[in-house]
Amino acid sequence: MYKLIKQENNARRAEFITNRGTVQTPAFMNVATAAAIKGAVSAEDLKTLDCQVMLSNTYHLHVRPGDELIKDCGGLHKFTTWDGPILTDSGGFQVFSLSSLRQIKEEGVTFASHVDGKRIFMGPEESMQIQSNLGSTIAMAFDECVENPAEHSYAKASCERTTRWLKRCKVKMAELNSLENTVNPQQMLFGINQGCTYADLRVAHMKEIAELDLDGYAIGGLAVGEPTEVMYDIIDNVAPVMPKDKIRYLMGVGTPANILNAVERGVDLFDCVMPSRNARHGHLFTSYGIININNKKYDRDMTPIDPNCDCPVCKRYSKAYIRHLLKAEEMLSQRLLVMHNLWFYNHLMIDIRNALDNGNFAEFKREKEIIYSTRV
RNA sequence: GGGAGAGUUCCCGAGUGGCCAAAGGGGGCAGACUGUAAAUCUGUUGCGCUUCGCUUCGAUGGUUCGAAUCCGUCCUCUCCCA
Repeated sequence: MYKLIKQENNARRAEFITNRGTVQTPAFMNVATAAAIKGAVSAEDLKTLDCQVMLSNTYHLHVRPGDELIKDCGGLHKFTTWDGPILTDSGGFQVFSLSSLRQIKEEGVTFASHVDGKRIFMGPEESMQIQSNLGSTIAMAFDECVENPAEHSYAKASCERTTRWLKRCKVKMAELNSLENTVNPQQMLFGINQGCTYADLRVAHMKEIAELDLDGYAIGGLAVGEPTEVMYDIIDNVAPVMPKDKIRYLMGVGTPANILNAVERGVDLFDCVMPSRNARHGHLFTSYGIININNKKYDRDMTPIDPNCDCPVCKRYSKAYIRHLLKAEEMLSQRLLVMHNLWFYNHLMIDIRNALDNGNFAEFKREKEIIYSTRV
């Protein structure tokens, strides 16, 4: 259930209520694709980092260790020990990211497993079955994330198929939720808007899926190579036709500036691998801009990554030490780096919510957008 | 003391007359990364006035139009014999 608390122009401050607790929005979900945050960050750590929602992946968990195994172990919550909301992505993104390893048909998609090459068939029903076995709080509809650029005719046909798939997802989920031994019988379903960079397709598709009365709506297929302005333009077009009383999720986005701009346009929920992946590569977000801790200039810098940061890493460790750990390929470097960046993202969202609560989001956005994007 | 082999750029290591400032790794430096096939990938790594010039393959002296590459001497290291 979505409860709007306050609105500033199109930006929304709300609560999203799940059977695993209430999510304060705008929120950023922390990505744990294979049921783990890469960089040796535990479910326990996520609490410390003020993470609200963990995100895992249907395709990856189906391949390894297997969704039935996870069901036998009591579901993803028991398995990982994370007791907050979990959103599972449907495998739709892997239709895009594993494009060289798959074939799309009306029934679904055949993948060659990236682990052992084994053929894997996944359609709407399979994706729902897997997500039901995982017992996530929120399941995503099985969609096709179309690559950019794509022909209008292809994008249109793909959109129409994604809608047909969505209807099948809804039917299957209702069936699964009503079964006796379902891990989470109150599993929610979010639909996903597609249409590549074509505003007409985006708007038409969004209107179509809005009628299905789902638990939430996502904008997918963005930040896959198109210019940032194009992404903002699509959100400008789509957000007005999204249900006002449902949570809005912009999938896979993005940079701090992307998030500020999307919140301004009415988006509530985000996820992105950027804070964790970039952290592992030494690219850090701070209150004064972006730094690369690999840089030689930090080799004797005994100050924290960000003196204004209250994260457990900045409270204790220096840039010089963390740089050494990274250069020496010590695992501890990944853990410290990822923890800092996730803290930054989760606290960016807290700051955004505070700004919305105080009615000064526009000012906050204007001030931070540039700083957070600047390399120093 | 006798015999065999080896010394290449920051390191390891390829190169046995011109296409060699010298393959490939590593290390260094820098960049990329947006629903994670990512502890990954890319660029760069002798100097300079950079479509060209200079210095460099243990040292030194030769051979040659031309040498990291062939020859002499020396130095250092490794292995075998005594």
